[in-house]
Amino acid sequence: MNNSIKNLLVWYQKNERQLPWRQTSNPYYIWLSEVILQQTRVDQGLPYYIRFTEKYPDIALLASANEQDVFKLWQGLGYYSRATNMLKAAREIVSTYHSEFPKNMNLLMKLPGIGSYTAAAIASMAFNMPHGVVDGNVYRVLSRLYGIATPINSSRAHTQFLVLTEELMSTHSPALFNQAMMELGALVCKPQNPDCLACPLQSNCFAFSHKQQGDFPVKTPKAKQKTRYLTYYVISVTTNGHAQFFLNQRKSTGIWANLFDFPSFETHQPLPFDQAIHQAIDNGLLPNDSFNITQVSNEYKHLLTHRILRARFISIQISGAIPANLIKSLLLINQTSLSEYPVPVLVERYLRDVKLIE
DNA sequence: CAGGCGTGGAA
DNA sequence: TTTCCAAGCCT
Repeated sequence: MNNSIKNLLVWYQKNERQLPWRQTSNPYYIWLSEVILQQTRVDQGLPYYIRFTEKYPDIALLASANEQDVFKLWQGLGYYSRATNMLKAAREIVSTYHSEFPKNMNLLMKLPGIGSYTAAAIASMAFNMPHGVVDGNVYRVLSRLYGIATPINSSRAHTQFLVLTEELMSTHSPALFNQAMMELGALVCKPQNPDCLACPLQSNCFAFSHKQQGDFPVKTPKAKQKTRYLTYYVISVTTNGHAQFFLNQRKSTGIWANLFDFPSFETHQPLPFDQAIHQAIDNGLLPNDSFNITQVSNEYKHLLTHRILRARFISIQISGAIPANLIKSLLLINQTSLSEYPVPVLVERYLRDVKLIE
């Protein structure tokens, strides 16, 4: 097996993709890339990584950023708690650790948004400490290599695969070994149609010799997506030909935490138009009269990992007095400022369609 | 510890 | 169209 590992390392040095975070051992850049790449493909994350490093070239600059700027830069990447946690961690590192990442797994894992994977990635790639990274790639490579049937989304899997990883790592360079394992998973030992003929571990691989590549890794099925219906109220007031809109900042938990959108209701069943209007009035979103429905959008279907959202946007102009509730709980902003607010992709899509932005 | 949390690419 | 799922973390 040790020869196979050497094959793997040779394979990596020949086949690795040239990615900007591989040209450095600066823990700030390693960390940034790892957070961006959590559950995210390189192709999708790369432009974000470039923008972040350009705008915030070091951790002190990120720590001193305001939250909305960070969110705006993160917009479209998903899993928005990563942005919140990243900013918190940056500030903690600057204030508590004098802008230096702790060289210690336990301390790293205490930072928000840094779990066992990211901590090991920083420790190994930035400091070359012998900690194994166990991500989706490693699960896939090792489960096939050894025919391990432990469901990888079970709690004991992480411990089991971590032990194995660190045994295989042995005295090899942790940075090199970890990245080689992940790169092999990304380029060769892919989820579908693995390229086993190009694999440096082929001669030792259980799944290859038993033609069971498709049977590993084992994972227990996830709950099915649930459909939810979203009714948005795009409420505007126009004074002297100058349009303003009411924006809602979402709560700090749940979907799209801290992002901005329009006031809305989420229901388990489609909300008929009449009911949608009545509910809005009952909840103080609209006055009893003196408003005009100017448009009802087509349904937008927005897919999340765990949900199917069917959204409709109702455009409403208020002509009379503005309900006190709106002023109190929402932001009234100029149309020209809409593009400054970080919004979910669904809302961005709508805003472009109706030409409220760009 | 099961479930919540985004988005977009590939087959 | 549907399904899977990508360098996970938090509660």
